[in-house]
Amino acid sequence: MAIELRPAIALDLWHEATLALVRLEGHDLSLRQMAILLHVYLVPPPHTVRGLAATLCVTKPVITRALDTLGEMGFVTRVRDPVDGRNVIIKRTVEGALHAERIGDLIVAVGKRI
Amino acid sequence: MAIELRPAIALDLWHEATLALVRLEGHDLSLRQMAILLHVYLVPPPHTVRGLAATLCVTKPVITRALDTLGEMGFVTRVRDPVDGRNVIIKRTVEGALHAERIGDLIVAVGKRI
DNA sequence: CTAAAACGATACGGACCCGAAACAAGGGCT
DNA sequence: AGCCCTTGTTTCGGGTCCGTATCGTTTTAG
Repeated sequence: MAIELRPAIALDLWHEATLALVRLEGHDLSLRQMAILLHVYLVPPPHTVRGLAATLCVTKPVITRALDTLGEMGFVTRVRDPVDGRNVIIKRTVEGALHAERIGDLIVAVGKRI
Repeated sequence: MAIELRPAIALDLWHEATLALVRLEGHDLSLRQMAILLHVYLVPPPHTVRGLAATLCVTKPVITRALDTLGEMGFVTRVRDPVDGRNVIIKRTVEGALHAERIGDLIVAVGKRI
């Protein structure tokens, strides 16, 4: 299932996709926030603050604040873990799924245009 | 030359690439800065502040500040246009070319691993 | 039952970036 | 020369995000 990309094509793809995202959303999502969003929606749950911090190699407050922002946008929800009250489970939302899908479509469109 | 990407694969690719970039550089390059860097290195010169502002749909000060940052990192240089002293030509550097190439390699590596 | 550890959220000081407006410098035209 | 337009930079007030350290809650170990 590996994708064969020659370096020049890969860079072009990334270039156009980045450009499209910057134009589309201004500054709505930073690189980190996008990484968190996609990780939550593409990797099987459950997702915790600690786990996200580990996979992104950042500190926990970064994740907390990013989740605050993503929560305000309606892209994720936080629920306390019923079996271990210390954990917080990050839940997906319809809005967030739509946004992730939108990003995927954008990349597909860019790929077609190259 | 079009790349055929199914949405799920495209999202996975973008997800892994974003994750790798976040892990690699922490917060060195924002989405806008990366868009500027790639644009300068992938589109034939000359590049001006005004032109970049138009292609990114942002204001000129944004470009000026981003070029300040990219300049401090050694990724671009600014030279006044000899024929029209109002323009500033953005020049490439060896360091910047290496960094762009590094990003390309990273995406290729991610594509192979999926 | 008490002490230590784990997890997430918050306080704080500092750094960065934003957009609008004002500013300097260059060029074109009469 | 004088005026006006273009180009890029800087200033200003405001907002966001960072990392470290600390706090509150919950769980686990002794």
